[in-house]
Amino acid sequence: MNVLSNPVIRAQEQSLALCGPGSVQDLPHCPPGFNLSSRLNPAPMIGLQSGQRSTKPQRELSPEEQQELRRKINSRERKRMQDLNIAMDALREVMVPYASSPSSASSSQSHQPGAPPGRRLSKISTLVLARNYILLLGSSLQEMRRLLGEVSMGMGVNTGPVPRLLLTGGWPLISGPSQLLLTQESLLTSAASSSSSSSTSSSSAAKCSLLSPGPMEASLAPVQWSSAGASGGPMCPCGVCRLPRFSHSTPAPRFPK
DNA sequence: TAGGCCATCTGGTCCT
DNA sequence: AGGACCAGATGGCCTA
Repeated sequence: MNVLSNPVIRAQEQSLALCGPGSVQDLPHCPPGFNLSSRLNPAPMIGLQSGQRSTKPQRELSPEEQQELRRKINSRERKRMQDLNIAMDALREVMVPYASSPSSASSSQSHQPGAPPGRRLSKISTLVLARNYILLLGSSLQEMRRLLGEVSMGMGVNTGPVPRLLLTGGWPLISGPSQLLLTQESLLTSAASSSSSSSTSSSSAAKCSLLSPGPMEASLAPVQWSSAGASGGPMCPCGVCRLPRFSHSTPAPRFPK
């Protein structure tokens, strides 16, 4: 792995260089108000909010010890965030078809060596995409079960119509996240046909249903993907998920409980 | 140049 | 007490 080309490591190196030993006070990430003893003697700092505990007796630390403690804490936090990013990258790999937008391949932080060209998925996009994919898988599983039921019933009775599955051909399964790039009307309509009920109340146009709190309430249905999205089409109007080409369509086939 | 995305620092809170 | 987690702040890089 090319360390220099990795923006994460590069930024880290910069930061480490900046906030190295003895240089804590006068650096971008170490603001002027920075006070390592604030843990002991809380000073009016930006981050302070109500509810803080200031009465807790703590051991006095020398400036060197405070600095060392601060570096240690920072290092832990850095490591934690790096682990989080590793997990995020692993998720991106699964969602990689979305990362291959042809536009703007020049960005140094767009992709890693060996990765497909195009803009890297943002964190929020990766998460929203993954969620959508999971919901689609669930829907496909549901539909498959339903069709299996049809098949077995047809074979058992032997008088019914030919199972629709055999006529239409193929399972409505998702072979991979790349299918999220396609117009998923087929998937969605099949899902809709299996679901009976009550669509949830309409969601505000300004609010992305993908980001709504209900786990199954706003399932895959309100979101339709278009292949045009991968080529840099308009973004989701919700302004939050920032995924290309969301359209919030109507009746949501609900994810069966 | 504005806005988006990101990494990092930091203090607070919760948990073991 | 120490570590994990979280959220706010800040500044850098990149793109439209």
